[in-house]
Amino acid sequence: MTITDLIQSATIAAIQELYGETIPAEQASPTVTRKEFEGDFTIVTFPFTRFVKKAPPAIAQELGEFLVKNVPQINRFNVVQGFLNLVIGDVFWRDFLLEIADNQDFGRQPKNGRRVMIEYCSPNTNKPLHLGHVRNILLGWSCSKIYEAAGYDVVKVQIVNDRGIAICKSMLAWQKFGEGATPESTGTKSDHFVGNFYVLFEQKFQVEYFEWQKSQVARDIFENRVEIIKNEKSKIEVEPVMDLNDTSTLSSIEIANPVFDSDKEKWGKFFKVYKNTYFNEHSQLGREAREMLLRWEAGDPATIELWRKMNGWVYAGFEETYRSLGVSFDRFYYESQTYLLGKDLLEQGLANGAFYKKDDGSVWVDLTDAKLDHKLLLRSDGTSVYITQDLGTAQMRYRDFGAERMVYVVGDEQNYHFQVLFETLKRLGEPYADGLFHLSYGMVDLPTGKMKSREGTVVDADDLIAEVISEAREASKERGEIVGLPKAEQEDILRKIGLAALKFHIIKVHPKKRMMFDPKESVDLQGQTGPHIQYAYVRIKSVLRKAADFGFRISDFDSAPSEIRNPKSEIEPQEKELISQLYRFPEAIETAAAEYDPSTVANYCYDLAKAFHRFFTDLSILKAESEEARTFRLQLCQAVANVLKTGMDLLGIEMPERM
RNA sequence: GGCCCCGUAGCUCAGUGGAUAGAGCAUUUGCCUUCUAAGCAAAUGGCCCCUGGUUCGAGUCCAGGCGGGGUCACCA
Repeated sequence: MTITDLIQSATIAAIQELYGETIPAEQASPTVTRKEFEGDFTIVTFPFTRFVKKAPPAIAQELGEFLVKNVPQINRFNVVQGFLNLVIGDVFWRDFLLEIADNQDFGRQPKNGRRVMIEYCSPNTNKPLHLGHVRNILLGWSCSKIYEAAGYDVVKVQIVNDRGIAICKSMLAWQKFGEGATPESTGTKSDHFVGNFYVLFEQKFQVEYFEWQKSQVARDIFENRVEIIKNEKSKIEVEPVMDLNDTSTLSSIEIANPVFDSDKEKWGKFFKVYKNTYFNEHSQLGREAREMLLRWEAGDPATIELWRKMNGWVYAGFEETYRSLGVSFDRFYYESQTYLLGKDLLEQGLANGAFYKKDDGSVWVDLTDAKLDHKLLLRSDGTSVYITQDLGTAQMRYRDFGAERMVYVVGDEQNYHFQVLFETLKRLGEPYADGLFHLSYGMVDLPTGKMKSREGTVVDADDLIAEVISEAREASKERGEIVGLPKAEQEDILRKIGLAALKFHIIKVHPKKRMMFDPKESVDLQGQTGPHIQYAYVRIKSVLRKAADFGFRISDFDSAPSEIRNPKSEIEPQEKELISQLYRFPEAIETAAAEYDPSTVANYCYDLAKAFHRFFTDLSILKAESEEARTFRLQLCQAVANVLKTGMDLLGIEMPERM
């Protein structure tokens, strides 16, 4: 039983005995006392006035006396207004420290036999990973680690979007313009190689599109539809207009001539919006790409072979990026194998009345009573839509792993989709339906605005990783702390520091919030950053190495002399702050798991590191005033190091021994 | 327009309904003869978007506005 539980139950008992009232546990739960007051934990007595006809301070006084008498760990108390501040005896804190100092696993719960599946990353296979994926990956990985620490058996999966029109664009571009080039022959990282052909396709398509805009057909369409577009209260009215006079944005592409000068603006707007329709209805390249998709669906051997080859390149590239980020997966699901799933579930839904069929044969679910809408589950031609395969995939995964919880780490633009998906699975009566959770996270913005792959403003994941490491290298040069180490070790340290900066910068923000990613700030090594926390750890390691050199005892505290258990001196405020911070670690993990929120752990680690730096600056460890104090502080160091290492590990951040 | 999310210092972000709302960055100023100064301390900086409501108590909960974003396909 923890001290907070102890205080809580004692408070409930006290209120019962003193006033004959049973209060809810919540009202008896102690909070951490604010720094400006003396005490470790605080009970708020205002709510008790409801049944006690006394002023809050008087109640606090009586409750305090009762608790001191009945809970030996509580030494004394003070009352400020209605706040009862309890002071826990140093012996308790020293015992607590003894308990955890040597425990590498402090904070981790024993296995609870429950299983959770976490899906994250889930990229398309037509281009390399970018900053958005990085946020996703860090959240997914960190949640996995947090759930493991909370005692769960975790299965990490992703669904690879390996089919569809996008990859066909890359395939087609390679086939038409690639001239047999390979990642090896061009010396390009293989996922980037494929991505380059995707970009090439878009460029060629753009050229084709502008050429076409000169045609009479285009002119007719423009004149017939431009008014309609204008009258619709559509997004295009507010979108920035393509500047037809600015040739630089179109590179070498010749600009199609609008009919009249005054129509330039309308012309630009219209054909920006019309692009998709053009691709589907008029484009030669579009037709070829769609034909390729049809051949793929028909299982044409040559197409399949090309598809395998290009996806193979992409996977090799992804794997490299995952390795740099230090993440992994237990199982990959591929859309090419799941996109036809889910139809049997529709039968089930139709049979139990959860779904209905329209006259044209399409299948729907009515979710209006769940404040959602009618949702199509199967097209009238009998083919699947996106959600159909998600239904099937969920079922497949449950059969594969039997996880009682399934977490989907996916951007918040898909909030509605997941509401519909989960609600639909509930109506099907699937046994896992109540354990589904969409870990929805906000988009990542750049100082220059939103990331748009079409406008080439995305931040590439590999570039970013290289950048933060090189920044760490520059900073390290100036410090000169690690120059004496072997080259490989130096590189390992720089990698850890750079990645810590990047990862912490992203993971410290609450997932739900849209975040601003300033590349300059992401490589900061000072302040509220990953390296700041690593530095606390490194300082500890350095002290512990020196302590070992001197032969100071650190860890065999069980046989500690009695003066340590019955110390002459009191715990210093800086020490107390650290211990009480350590005490909160399991709670931080618990909260993070319950809320699916790694930022809780990130902020905890920062607070702990901050408290350590203050302690380190204010108090001498190796030259402490007594052996007792020295040993106590070494214990404290050991415990802080363990917790920092564990905590950062939960964020996917490694700790260097020196920096 | 319907629904969902966000709004806290100049900027980036914390803040289980509790006491005088906190960090970092930026600006200014101190602290390396001492265990790694990627550190510490201090100063400056706030109608917690607005208006009501619930409560002994609201940045936090509720309602209504305002601002920003997302989403409302027989797309994925």
